[in-house]
Formats: sequence, structure tokens, C-alpha cells
Amino acid sequence: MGQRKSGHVTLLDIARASGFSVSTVSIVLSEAPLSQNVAATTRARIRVIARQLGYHPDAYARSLRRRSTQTIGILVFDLSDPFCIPIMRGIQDGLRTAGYLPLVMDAQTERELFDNYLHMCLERRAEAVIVIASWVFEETNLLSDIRKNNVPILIVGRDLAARGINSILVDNEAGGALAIRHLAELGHHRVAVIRGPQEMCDSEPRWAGIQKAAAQAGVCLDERLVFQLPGLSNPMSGFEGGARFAKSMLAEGVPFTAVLAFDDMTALGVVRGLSQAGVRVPEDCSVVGFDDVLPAEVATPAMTTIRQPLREMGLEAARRVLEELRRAPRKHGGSLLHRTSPELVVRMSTVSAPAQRRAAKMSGRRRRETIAS
Amino acid sequence: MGQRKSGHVTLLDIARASGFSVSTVSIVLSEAPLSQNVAATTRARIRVIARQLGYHPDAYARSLRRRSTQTIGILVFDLSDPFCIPIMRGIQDGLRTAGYLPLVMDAQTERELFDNYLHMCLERRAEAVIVIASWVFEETNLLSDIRKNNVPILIVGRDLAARGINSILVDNEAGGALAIRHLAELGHHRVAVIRGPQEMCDSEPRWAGIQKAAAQAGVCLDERLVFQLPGLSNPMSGFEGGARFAKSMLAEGVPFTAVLAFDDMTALGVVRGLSQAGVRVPEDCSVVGFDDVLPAEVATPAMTTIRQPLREMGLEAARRVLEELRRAPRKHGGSLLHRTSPELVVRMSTVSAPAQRRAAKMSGRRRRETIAS
DNA sequence: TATATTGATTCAAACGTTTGAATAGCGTTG
DNA sequence: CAACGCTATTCAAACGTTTGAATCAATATA
Repeated sequence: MGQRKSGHVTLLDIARASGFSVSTVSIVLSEAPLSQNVAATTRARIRVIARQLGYHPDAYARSLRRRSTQTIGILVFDLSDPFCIPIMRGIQDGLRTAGYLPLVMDAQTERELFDNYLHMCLERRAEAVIVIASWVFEETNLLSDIRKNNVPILIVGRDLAARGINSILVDNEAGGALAIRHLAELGHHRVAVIRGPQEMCDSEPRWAGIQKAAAQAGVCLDERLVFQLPGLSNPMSGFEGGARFAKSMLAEGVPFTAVLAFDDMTALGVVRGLSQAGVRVPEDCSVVGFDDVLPAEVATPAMTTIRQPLREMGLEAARRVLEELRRAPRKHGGSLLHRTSPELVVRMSTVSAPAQRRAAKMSGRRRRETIAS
Repeated sequence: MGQRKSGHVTLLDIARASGFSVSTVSIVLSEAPLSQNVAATTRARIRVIARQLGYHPDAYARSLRRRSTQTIGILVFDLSDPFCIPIMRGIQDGLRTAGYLPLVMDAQTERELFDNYLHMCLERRAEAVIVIASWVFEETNLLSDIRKNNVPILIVGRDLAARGINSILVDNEAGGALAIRHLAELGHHRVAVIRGPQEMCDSEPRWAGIQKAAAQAGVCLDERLVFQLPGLSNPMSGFEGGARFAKSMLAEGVPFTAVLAFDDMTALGVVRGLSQAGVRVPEDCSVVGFDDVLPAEVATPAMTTIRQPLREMGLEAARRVLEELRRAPRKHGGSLLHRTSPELVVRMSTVSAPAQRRAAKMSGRRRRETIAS
């Protein structure tokens, strides 16, 4: 009953049990080209025994020998952020057909963890690394190690093309414009805006798009109604910020008929804040989010939002990385930055300004005069 | 200059560059006990060179030699289900301090993928496997392979103790009772219930708890107001089912003042369905969910729900698995099933029945006579 | 009969580490 | 001065695979 120390069945076990050599067993079980020359009876015998013993080849030994791990690191800055999930899914699906194993790592928005995991990607010989990060990964010195070890890297959700890193990113400026134009078309001319935190790269271009489109569409962005999130340490902080600012904007005393939030979680926070003050969405005030994450979809009223093609971005990331791996050594083709197009998803949280006025009048439930034009 | 084929820096590279042998370099860099005997100057020199070259030890070679991978497979049935995230987080945090790498795999509710990944856990020599599954993993034959290879396995979200598998699970019966008692205390005597799908193991005990508590508390469970979800192929299907049933229960014509949904996503669907029919939550009808996932927390009104201690369950899973790994060979201590206590989280979606009646009268917005006692 | 040819199988080296045992140098001690 | 004990370093084997080259029958060809 020779208890193997490792507890795992190896080729040697099968060799002994079958009477053939380790080589033969390996050739058969790994379906190497040579296995054509192996007698059919032998093949069958070996296969049967392998199955009986519950043999599974040791990926470590195999990778060591073959010098290929068929592994790609996916470093997610925060898996509890619903934003990351569809991207990760896309990557996963894109990788799957190519037979690569995604090594999913969740940095939990902690810088130290992030570095640790990047480390592990290197140690585990990930053949490439895809980073999903809105804000982490500023300038870790691990980056140079990644370079030194010739590991292709790609980032989604951030533009690091300037540093020579393949990047996939939604067109934030276009997205911001889309949102404002939608509100303008609905007749909203006074809209409050919650900008993203300083350190997030999405914030600036999104705001730029908003400003430009607002100017063109004749939407007034009163500076007393423009807020900025302090930081996003976790998914809930956007929500809380949104709720807080909703109250601030009501307190401000400046009329507005719609709120454009930095992202969906913030928008949900706005809805909460408004609601607590007795302001209904969309009857008294419209709200627009950004991203199109699950909670925005299942909220009632369903959130009108600017959809990022998250899954597609993941698929594209996988596609690019695989391509880079195929193209044998070091050779860069095409542009480093891939910009995807956002899409307006109109749901129930926005309604035309005239309709709001009507509803507000009819319901007789307005508790604030500060709202509505 | 010597372009290594693998592209990775190895001990040999450092040995050559430093003039010492591979052994010495290994001893220094892995901080083996022997490294005390290595001259301080040598140590420093080797470390410097390793850093310069960007050396990272090859986890494959190391694991092969050391016969330990420091890896634990986490097989999640669906990462896009917000239910899974806190569990995974808990596991991760529990594992981290022990220096184990969680190998997160997302089965996407696909049986085939699930099997593939289980396969990979074996091949990657995961030292243990933790499965997060509400319903997959019925009787894959991989299970016997896991046994043959002596890999400890643990499942959270399902009771497989009968098959000899360590299981961690919320006390569904207590949870169901908690929910009903809460509604009873609020004065709800007619409540609609949406049961979980047949194939989910949580469904039955939860329903049992509901029935018992209802009988004790004098809550009427009219069979015309009891529904059953057909199946949960993805997180959205619960939502859609909830919305559909909400309309059915209104159409039924039987009065009710509250809805107890199988889980949060279903509850959110109920809110949506009621809302579309002009029934407001909580003013006209209370709704209770189960699980306490993110979307329930950020919805407005915030969802009253039965909280599963998901993170704690993950931590416990990690704790148990680590314990099993420490206790050297094969020895089972204690019970296989760990039941955690659910907790009532009262938020805004439930309100006392009298308050509902009052609100309903005041608002004058009731559009259905079928609702309210 | 010697020599290819083929078919089936095995040898042995290698992948990058780790580690028990071995080595070499050198100062102490009996 | 032989024996010992240090310190600093290296040897060599092993982990479980894979694979180019080698082996060895047996059969076909010259």
C-alpha cells in the first residue's frame, strides 16, 4: 500500500502498476506525437490504470519541463466592486478558448496586497498580466521587474499608454457628453454634477466631456451645484458620498432638476439622499449614473446610465494579450491605447423636465421648494 | 546579454553574475537556515545582484522540490453573484495570514467549467479545495479523484456532511423564522411568499422555518400567495422571477400586506414588479429579502433582509481548511457541518401594517384594491 | 546472410529549485 | 602534530514531467 509521501499519484505509480516505463506512460497520457507508435493495447492499458488511480498530471512538473505555464494573471483592484466583475468575465471568456488559466487575484484596494500579488504573478510565471485598476498601480517598482522578465502587461480602466503599457479604456469624455445631451434632450437645463475623485483618471475627461456638451446644449452648470468625491476607498464610499452630496445640493438652495453622478454607486447614493429628504426620483428629480453595474440595473427606479462595454473590454484585453503572446518575441504592432465607446442606457430614473413639473404638482408631496426650476 | 530562452532570471544567472554557486545563491535568497553560515558580504552581494536582475524564484520549481504549493483552490459557482463575493473575501483574508495563495476560479454556473476547474485544482496541486456553491457540484465524479489524491475539500453554502464533506451553511430554518417573526411583529398577518427553486438546498429548510414561525405567530400563508422560483441560472433570474410573481400576486386578488422573498435579488424584483403596478414599497407593501447582498443595501428603500454572515463563513472555511492541513495526515475531529446564525437587518422596506394603512389612505395613490388587508 | 526498415519501448538529460552530505580552509586544542 | 571544530561554500540528488536519442526485436530488402 506504499503511501506516497506527496499523496499524489505520479507517472511512476502508473508505470509500476502497468509494467511500462515512465516514458511510455507519459507519452500516452500527454498524447504526445510519439503516442501513435505506441501499441493500441498498451495505450488502453495505461489509460485504464491512470483512470483507476485517479491520476492528474502535475502542472508544476509539466510547466517546469515544458517551460510554459499557460497561465495569465488577472489582477483586480477590488473584486467587491461590481464594476470589475463583467470585465473579469470577459477576460476569462476570451482566455478560455485559448486554453489559458486565468489566475484571478483580488487586491482589495490595498496597495500592499496589490504588490504582493504582482509579485506572485512573476513567481507563478504568468505569461502575461492583465490589471483591472481604476486607480491603484500608480508606479509600483514591480513594474520594472515585470519588464525585466519580459512579461507582457495590459491595463484596463486606465490609460498608461504614455508609459508604454497597453491600455483599454472607455471614452470618458464621450460618455460625459452623452449623459448631458440626454438630460438636455429631456429639457433639463439646471443639473447638479458630482465629479469623481481627484486621483481617479476617469474623473477629468468625464468632466471635460460634461462641460463641453453642457455648453453646446445650453445646460447650466452652476458651480454651487458641482461637487467632487473625496476618494473611493471601496464601492460603498461612492454611495455614501452621493447621499451626502444630495443633501448638500438641496441645502444649497439653487434650483436643479437633474443630477449627473460620477458613477452608478454614487447615483444610487444620490437617490437615497434625495429620498431621505422627501424628493422622489424621477418624479421630482432625474438622476443619471455611469458604468451600468448590476445594482443600478436592479434598483427601482432602474437607473439611467452610461454603459461601459465592460465585458467587451475584457474580451478585447484577452484578445490583445493572446495576440502579443503569439507574436513570438518583442514586437509592438498598432496603438497601445484602445478606447471603447460608451452607450446611453435610458431607464426609469430620468424623465422629461416638463413631466417632472407636472408630477410634482399633481402629487402634492413636494416638501422642498429648492427643487425644480 | 545572453537572451535566456524562458525570459526569466534564474538562480544560475545570479550564480554566474556573482561568482558563487547556485546552492549558495539559493540558500541566501530563500533564507534557508544555512544562510546564517554564509558570509555577510556574500549575502549582500548576492542580494544586490538578485535585485538588479529582477529575480523572482520560480514557484513551479520551488513547489516541485519542496512538495508544497501553498495553494488553495477556491471554486466559486458564480462570481457575478454578489452573494459569493463576501464569502470569497472572507476565505481570502483567512488564508492570507497563513501564506496561502487562493486560486480563485469562477465556474460561471456552468457545469462543464466547474468540472474543468476542479480538474485544474488537482493538476495545480491545490492543497485543499473550497467550493462556494449553492447548487452546482451535485455528484461530479471528480469528487472521487479528489479523495484518491488526498485533497481536503470543504463546501460553503450547501450541506454535504452526509457525503462526508466539511460544510458551512447558514441556518436557513432560523432565517426563515426570523423573517416571518419580524413581519408578524410589525402587524403583518397576510404575507405572500416566494420560495426558492426546487434544486436549491436552501429552499426547503427556509420554507420550513417560515411555515413553523408563521403558525406560531398567527401569520396566514395563503397558498394562492405562495410561489416558487423555477430555477436560478444567474443572478438576474431571481430578479426577473420576483418581478413576475409580484404581478401575479396582485392579480390573484387575495389581500396581503407584505412579501417575503427567497433572496435579495428576488426581493428587488418584487419591488420592481410592485412598483410597475403602482404599488409602493414600503408605503403600500413591505418586502423582506434574504442574504444581505450589496444591491439590497444600496437600493432605495434599503432592503430589510436576513443577513447571512458571509464574510464570517468565508473566514471559518479558511480556518477549518488550514486546521485540517496542519493536522498532518487523515484525521477528522469535530462535526462536519458548521451552521452559522442568520441575523435580521431591519431597513426601510418594511414598516408596520398600521402605518401602511395610514400611508395608503393619505397618499391617495393606491391604484389597486387587491392590496392591503 | 548482412543490412535496412519499421514498430514499440526505454534511456537519460533537462527544467529551476532545495537540501543533506561533502569539502576545503583554518584556527584550537590535547 | 593529529585530531577536532568551525566557517564558508559546493556537490549532487531529487521533485515529476517531457522528449530527442537510443535500444531492441522482428520483419522486409538487397
